[in-house]
Amino acid sequence: MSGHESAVARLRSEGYRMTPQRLSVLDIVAGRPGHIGADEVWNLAKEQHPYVDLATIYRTLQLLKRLGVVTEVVIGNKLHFELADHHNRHNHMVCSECDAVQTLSPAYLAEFSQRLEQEFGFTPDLDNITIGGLCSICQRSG
Amino acid sequence: MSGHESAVARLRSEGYRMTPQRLSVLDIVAGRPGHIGADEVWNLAKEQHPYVDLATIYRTLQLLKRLGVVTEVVIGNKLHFELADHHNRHNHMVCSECDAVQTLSPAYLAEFSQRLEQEFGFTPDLDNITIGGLCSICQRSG
DNA sequence: TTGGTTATCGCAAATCCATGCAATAACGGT
DNA sequence: ACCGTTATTGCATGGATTTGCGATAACCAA
Repeated sequence: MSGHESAVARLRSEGYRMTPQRLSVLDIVAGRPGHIGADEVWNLAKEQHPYVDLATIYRTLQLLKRLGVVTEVVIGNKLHFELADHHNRHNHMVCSECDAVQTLSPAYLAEFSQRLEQEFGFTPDLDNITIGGLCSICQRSG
Repeated sequence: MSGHESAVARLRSEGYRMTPQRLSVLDIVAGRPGHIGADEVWNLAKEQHPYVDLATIYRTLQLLKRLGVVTEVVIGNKLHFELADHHNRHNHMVCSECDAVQTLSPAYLAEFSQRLEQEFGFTPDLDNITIGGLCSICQRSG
C-alpha cells in the first residue's frame, strides 16, 4: 500500500536528496491513517534513527508540505501532518474549544477559491487551510 | 474618535477588570489604522507603562480577541491584531512568499460559512480566519 | 473609605517551531 | 569503486507565544 513511493521519485526529480531521515518521516506519516504531530513523528523516527534531531523532523515536514506530499492541520497550538491523498482531498475544521477535527469536502471551498483567483489573482493554499471555530457541541455549552 | 469605549464597558460587563495595561493595549490597537504585531504593541505600551510584561500583552490580546474586540491576522510566523470594526468587517489574504496582505469582503465567505453551520453545526471563527496562499506577483515568479 | 476577595500582573520557565553553522553524507561523474 | 560537490544533518541557539505561580491591585460590599 502506501502510495508514497512516488513521493520519493518526486523528491529526487526536484533535485532533493533521499536520506534515511526523510524516508523515515515519510514512512511514519504515510503509515498513519490520520494526522500526526511533529513530536510524535520524532518519537517514532528515533526508534529507527536514535540520533535524528527534532529540527530535521520539522525541516522535513515543511519540505514535504512545500512539495505537496503532506498537508498541515493546525490543532490547538500545534501542527499536525498527514499524507496528501490526491484521490481523497479534504479540508479540516478544528474546534478551538475541544480541538475536535472534522473533515470537509474541498467542494465547499471550490467556488470561494475560484473567485479569489479570478478577482484577485490570489491562489489560496487550500490543501493546508484549517478552518477554526466552534463545533456543534461546544457551541451549545459555550 | 476610536469607538473602543464600548469595549471597556464590554469587558466590565463580562466580569473582567479594567487595568491600565489593558487600556493601554486597547488604545494602541485602536490607534492603528491597520494591523499591528504583538511586539510592536509591547514597545508602545512600555512608553506608558515601563514595567508591562510581554506576557501581559499576549494575554490581553487573546482576551480581546475572545471578546471580539480585536481580530487576529497571521502574517508569516507572527500574529498581528487590529481593532474589530463591525461596520467594516473584512477577511485577510496573506501571501506566504512575500507576506503581502490583502483584505477581502466577508461576502466571499458568507455562503461557505452558512453551509458549515447548516450541514455540520460548525461555527467558523470567520473574523479571525487568515487565508494563506500566493499573491499574483509571487504566483508568477514562483 | 476601608477591607476582603480574587482577577490580573510580573517574572520565570516552558513549549513549539525556525535558523546559523560546521561536519557529514548523497549522488553524479570518473 | 572512488571522489568531489554541495545538500542535508546534528547541535546549539533564537524567536514567538503560552503557562505556572506568588505578589499585587481592581472592584464590590459594608
